[in-house]
Amino acid sequence: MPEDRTAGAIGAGVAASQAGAAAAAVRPRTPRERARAQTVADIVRLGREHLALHGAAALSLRAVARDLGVVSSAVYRYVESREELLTLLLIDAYNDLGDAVDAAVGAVPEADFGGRFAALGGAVRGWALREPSRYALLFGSPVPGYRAPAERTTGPGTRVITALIGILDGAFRAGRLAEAGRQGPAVAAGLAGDLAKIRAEFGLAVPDDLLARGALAWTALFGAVSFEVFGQYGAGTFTAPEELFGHHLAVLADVAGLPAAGAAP
Amino acid sequence: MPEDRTAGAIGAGVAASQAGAAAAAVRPRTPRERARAQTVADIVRLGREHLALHGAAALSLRAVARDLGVVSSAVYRYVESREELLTLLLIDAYNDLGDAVDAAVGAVPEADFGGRFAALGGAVRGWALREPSRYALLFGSPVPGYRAPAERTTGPGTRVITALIGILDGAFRAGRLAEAGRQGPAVAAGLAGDLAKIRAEFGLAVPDDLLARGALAWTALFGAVSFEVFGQYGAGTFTAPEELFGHHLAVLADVAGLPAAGAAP
DNA sequence: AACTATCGAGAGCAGTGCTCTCCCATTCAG
DNA sequence: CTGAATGGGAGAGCACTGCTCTCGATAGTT
Repeated sequence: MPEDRTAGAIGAGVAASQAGAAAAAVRPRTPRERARAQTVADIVRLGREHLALHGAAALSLRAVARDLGVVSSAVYRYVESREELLTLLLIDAYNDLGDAVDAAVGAVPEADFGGRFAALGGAVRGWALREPSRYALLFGSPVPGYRAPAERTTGPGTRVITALIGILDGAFRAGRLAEAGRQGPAVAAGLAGDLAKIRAEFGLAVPDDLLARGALAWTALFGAVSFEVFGQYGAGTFTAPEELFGHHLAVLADVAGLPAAGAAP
Repeated sequence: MPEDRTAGAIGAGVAASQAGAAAAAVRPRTPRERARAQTVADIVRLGREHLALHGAAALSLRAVARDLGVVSSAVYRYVESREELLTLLLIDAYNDLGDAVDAAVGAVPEADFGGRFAALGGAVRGWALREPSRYALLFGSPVPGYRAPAERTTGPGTRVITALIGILDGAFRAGRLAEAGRQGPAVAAGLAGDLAKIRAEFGLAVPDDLLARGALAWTALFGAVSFEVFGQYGAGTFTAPEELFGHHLAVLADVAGLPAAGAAP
């Protein structure tokens, strides 16, 4: 099954561009495999350009083939279908976003939890504004009849929420997450069960209410970014969108129980 | 220009389906115009069905024509292009959502501001889950190269935020919006200007910080709904999504400064 | 050096949006 | 009531899409 090999090569390439080191073991050896990997990489690169320029729904395998200087049927040797190319681009974009977020968060001192949260939010917004089409692929309406294969996308797809959870849990363990006195709305039984499962899976210490608030900060962050990128704010309504976003981020940090950015321990 | 006539007829039809009464004056008189309006209505109805079934990007004029029992070129007599049909369906969906929200909000006593906010949020979520494809058309990634004509969509497109603003301003005027003591993050100059313009346009009394928090509640609400509808929560992560959403709504109401639902004046 | 797996080209199918022309029927004016 | 004008359906056609299949040539393997 050549598709499996393809997927493996791509997966390895992407993982390598990330932080993985063990992935290098699956590096292609024979010249054929090297050439093949190169061609697939070219296809993904051209696909990314088309995606950025014309949007996901307008992505055409034939157009990519033309840019590659090859007839359309030839690219089917490397990519199973248009869907598969979309999946590749999805993973690519998730990792790009994840890299941007990790870099921004990593540049802030580990103990500055508010600062790290602000950096995360700013990185997401910045990346989204820089790459609106790719952002739309990740967080917009699902592409017609296309369902991302979970087994290949969940990994890179959870990097942002993983980073956010890390910040929240770190703050909680450092005793810097919210004052003990503040009490939010009750957490219903079913939700409590879901949260307990998440806590177990990630090895967290954060209690229910704060974890739910963290989830809110997560969805609200992407809600704000989506509204701005997708133009849901009317044209000209907000001339200073970065200030609005900054205000939102500050309020969300407070909602999540995080200290203000740069706050001393 | 037959297109103008078409647009006019559609506009009137949509307005009539809303709450408008004066629109009846433009009711088609001659049999030809009646038949034409009927055909356009059929096209929109079939389009809505296709949209709901297969999603926006898969919407095909030719398929609609087949369902209508007519050859494809015939529907171009009634609809200028695929884009125009999408615009029609966009307006249709906006009004459907607006009707659902208005009905839900209207069913709660006017003085129960928290209850009205919860009703609004629940209505948005309920509609979105009932009509995921139409919700995606409104709040998902913009369709390929398609830009909604502002002059025809801003009206119905602002019904939800208008309702939300009404709740917030009503609560503020009734002296029930947040305690005086609570202070949020500073509102920067550019943002303050934008908010002042909004306040003037809608005749509001709500001060800057609370208005910005209202905007956050707005984007966060749609962020939460979008995550749920678009499947951004991993499959099986939240078995009780309505409880998560309820928690989010309660926190958001508090963030916006609204009293709890059912709270006595 | 012989073999075979791989890959590019080309034709082809079914579908799409959209245009143009032709022609019939309904409607309206005289 | 007759003749013209208008509206609208049918069909062909263009350029594009995703995808499949077959046929050689070539380059890597043995």
